[in-house]
Amino acid sequence: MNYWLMKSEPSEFSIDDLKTRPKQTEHWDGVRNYQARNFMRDQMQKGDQIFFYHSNCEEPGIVGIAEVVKEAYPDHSAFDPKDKHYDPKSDKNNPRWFMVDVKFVKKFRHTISLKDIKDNPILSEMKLVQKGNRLSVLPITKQEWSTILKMEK
DNA sequence: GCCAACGTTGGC
DNA sequence: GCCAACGTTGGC
Repeated sequence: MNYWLMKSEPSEFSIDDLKTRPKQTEHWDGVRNYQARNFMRDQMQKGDQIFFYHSNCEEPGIVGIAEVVKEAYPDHSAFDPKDKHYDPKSDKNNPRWFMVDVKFVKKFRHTISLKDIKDNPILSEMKLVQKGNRLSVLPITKQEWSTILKMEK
């Protein structure tokens, strides 16, 4: 089992949106970065645990947990000219972009803010806090996972 | 809204 | 293959 962090702008799609979806499940479309895609396509497995991160908002940070319920399959939003994430270079016969389905697990009682994470010396190696990392999908180590879980308590 | 730190594109 | 121009991300 692997651990991940996935970013979303709450004004676009928040953890509350995930919670209120049918079956509390939604496909994670719109990833248009090769490195992030590769993580989803090549490494994500059913049952993997995900930190749900709110970016570009008042208090950026981890707001809860989700879980991979369906492994990578072609991101159909890339084929739709009307879609915000349309990519004319993605061919249905040779899709460029992939997505997974994620399911709501829990929402934290309070956000573990980016500041909290930066202030914790144990987490200084996290990809999230390293300079210039803008990846929207990134791996989390088991140690980082459990450290952050303890911070919620 | 600003802007640093990227990633991508495309001319050459 | 180089690199300037451009677009995006995301904290602040």
